[in-house]
Amino acid sequence: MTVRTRFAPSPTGYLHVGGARTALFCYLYARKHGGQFVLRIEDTDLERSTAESVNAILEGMTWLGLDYDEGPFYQTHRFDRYNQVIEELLDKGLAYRCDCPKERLEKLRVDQMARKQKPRYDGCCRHKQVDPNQPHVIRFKNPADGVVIVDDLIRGRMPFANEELDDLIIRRSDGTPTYNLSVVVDDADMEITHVIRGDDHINNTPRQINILRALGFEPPRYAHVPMILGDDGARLSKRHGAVSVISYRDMGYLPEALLNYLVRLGWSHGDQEIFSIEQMIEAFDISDVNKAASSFNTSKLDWLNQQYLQQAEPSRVARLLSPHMGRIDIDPSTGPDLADVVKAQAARAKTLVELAEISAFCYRDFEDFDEGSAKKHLRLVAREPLEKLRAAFELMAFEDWTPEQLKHVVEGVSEELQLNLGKVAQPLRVAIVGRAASPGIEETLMLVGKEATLRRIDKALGYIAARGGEA
RNA sequence: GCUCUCUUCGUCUAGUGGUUAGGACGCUGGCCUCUCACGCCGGUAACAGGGGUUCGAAUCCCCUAGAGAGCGCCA
Repeated sequence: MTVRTRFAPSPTGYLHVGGARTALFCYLYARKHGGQFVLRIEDTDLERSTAESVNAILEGMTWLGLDYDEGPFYQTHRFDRYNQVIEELLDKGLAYRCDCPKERLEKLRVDQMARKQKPRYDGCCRHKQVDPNQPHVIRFKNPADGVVIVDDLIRGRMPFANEELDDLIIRRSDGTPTYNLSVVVDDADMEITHVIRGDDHINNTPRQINILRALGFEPPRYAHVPMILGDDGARLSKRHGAVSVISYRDMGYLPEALLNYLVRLGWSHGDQEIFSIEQMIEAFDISDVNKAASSFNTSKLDWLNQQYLQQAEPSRVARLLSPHMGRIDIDPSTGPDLADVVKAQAARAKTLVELAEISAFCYRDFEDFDEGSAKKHLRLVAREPLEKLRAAFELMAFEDWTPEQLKHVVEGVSEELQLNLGKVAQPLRVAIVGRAASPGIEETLMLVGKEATLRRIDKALGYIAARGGEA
């Protein structure tokens, strides 16, 4: 039997990190076992499902590279099949029509709560003959006694008493099927062997197993993965900032970094932290996933992203960085090759957004010197070295503007003036970058270029002059 | 309220009766060094609490507490 997993989001919002991790686990499990991964859109809730959400989910999956072998299948396209199954259940006496008014149900619930009981439908219509032409819902006739064993791949055996379960609605009064019915039919029809989903579905599982059995299907294996919580340990929500996968793309994270972060949330393989997709597929096993919920920790994601930024092919990073440069009004074609900037800067940024920010100086003059840096390095004592550097640079031919020559010039000035390299390189750095942090001085000079270097040194000299005798 | 689930450093985790309770992020001390960053070396910090079982419990059992989920004509 070949393994078949499915990711089945409901299109009522974007793809969030919890869903993405579930999808990743489904993907990895299928790939590991040479099986198939199918995508199914659970849009039976006509009220809340939107095309925008479908697109957002698809976009998120594509960005992460979680490609599916089949689908996306839409449940709204399968209503005939669900109704066929419902009719079958009705015919076999395994389901029945119910016309209990909402008021009655509400009162029942309130009374049960008052009696400290679990609210559940009392089976009132089980033996009533409800007119099929009048408004009604259809309920599944859940077994009254016995236990359902959910043998979960992550949590082990979980027995549920049928007494705790009630006769759930499988078709609404408007004729549409409900979730518990459609999942079951789809999982059976699509021959899903392993249902990997959030643990908020644990309590649904025994009901679904009962429906499956009533229909004569063998239940799939289940694996309920724990939730992802926010940094503060509370359920992940908008107030934790980003939850949408796409927002991580926009904040400048690499998809492989997010995937790596997500796979390690609730799962591990010895002491290994960095996993390529291939390594994940090789090492992953759903039964190794943790039972407890875990908190999302942005600083670890940052670290991973930085690791990937350094490892990744500079030309690819450059391509991904380009739109972020655009967002801060920089056209990378107007300056040094963006891939060269990436090579010089990648280890200095946690995200592409940050990489763009710290690289802006390569493409345009900065507005003001960073106050602290200027105060410390653009002092009167820096005037002479800057003037000598400027003079030397000015004499350099375009083809001499190389790292070797530039290093030679800077070192030459420091030797000539009997100053530590830092006393020369730092003022120069602040002069041409605007602040005291940048790649090695010759690399920085290469990226800035001769013309801008001279212009910015002049600006720094002007700053020093304006400062006068101070310091 | 009822049912179900979960509980090792701040966070992610290793650990399945005998370990100085390991690793990673973060924080922190140092090295490297023209700055920042990277990198390297070191430090900080945990078995929720209480009872058992056992020669011996993070590991097995029970209770308590805390956290989460479900109890919809949502999925």
